[in-house]
Amino acid sequence: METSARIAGVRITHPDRVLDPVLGVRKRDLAEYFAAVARWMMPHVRHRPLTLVRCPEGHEEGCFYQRHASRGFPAEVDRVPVVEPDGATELLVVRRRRGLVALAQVGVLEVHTWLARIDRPLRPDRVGFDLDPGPEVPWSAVVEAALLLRERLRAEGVQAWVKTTGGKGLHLIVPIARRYSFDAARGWARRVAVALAAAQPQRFTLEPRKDARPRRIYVDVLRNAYGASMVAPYSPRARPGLTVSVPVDWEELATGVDPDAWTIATVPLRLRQQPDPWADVGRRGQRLPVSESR
DNA sequence: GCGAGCG
DNA sequence: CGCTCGCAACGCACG
DNA sequence: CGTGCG
Ligand SMILES: [Mn+2]
Ligand SMILES: [Mn+2]
Repeated sequence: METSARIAGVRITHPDRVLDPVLGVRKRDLAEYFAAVARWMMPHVRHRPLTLVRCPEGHEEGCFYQRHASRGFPAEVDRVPVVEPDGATELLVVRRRRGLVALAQVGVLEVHTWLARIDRPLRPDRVGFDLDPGPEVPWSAVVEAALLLRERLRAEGVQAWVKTTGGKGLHLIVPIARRYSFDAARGWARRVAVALAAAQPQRFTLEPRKDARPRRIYVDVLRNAYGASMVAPYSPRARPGLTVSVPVDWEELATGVDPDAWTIATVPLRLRQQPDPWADVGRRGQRLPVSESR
């Protein structure tokens, strides 16, 4: 058993360390996964500040969040100076494939991206809707909820894209022009969520606590804030089997998908066999129907 | 996973 | 020299 | 302000 390996040009120590006992995923498998999906994942990651979930001894042994470089952090991951609302800092950005692969070396199981790009971190270029079902909500109802939200967004005049979360919910994103503050974008998203909950109170709620809404879906718009993030397209999740957040076509979603079947073992083949449903995301930044534009 | 620093 | 230990995020809503 | 939440 070697103590070190080179994968896609990146040094991986202890390549046979097991990060997920369920699938038997080793560090080398994770590194090879990132190398395999880089072509599709990088466009959604490249220009964005990152929030990472690291589990160096596997997700069963505990994980922690990381937003800034620590001593010894891989040089393949870029540090970018940013002027924040209060003071200056340095954020992490993966600009190249090797950076993505290097994340495996430090035990990153989840890659979360901000909803703004690094060059203008105060101006979101996406609005995110996070559908969080209560424990009693069947998958079919989560799909129906996403389709209802999509209709509502259409009525607002915007187009949305959808992906699985790697968990039990769905994420919708709306690419927008970078002319709104996070407060304005979140305010609009909250109004959409409130209208949805008013129209279908048996399905939707703005109550986050699961025990207070076992049969309803929490429409979480709080990801739309400075420094907040959502799990990136094609990121694994730190859970048994290392499921993956997978972009899907609306048609495919309505026809029926099994999100648990998408893991780091199965997603690379899917990507090689069919077009990426998010390939055309954000070609144009959409305008939001808000009075307060900036 | 890394590295400062203690025994 | 080997090992242990400290460390690795943050913004919003609510009361 | 602290606490819960994601
Ligand atoms: Mn969620
Ligand atoms: Mn959520």
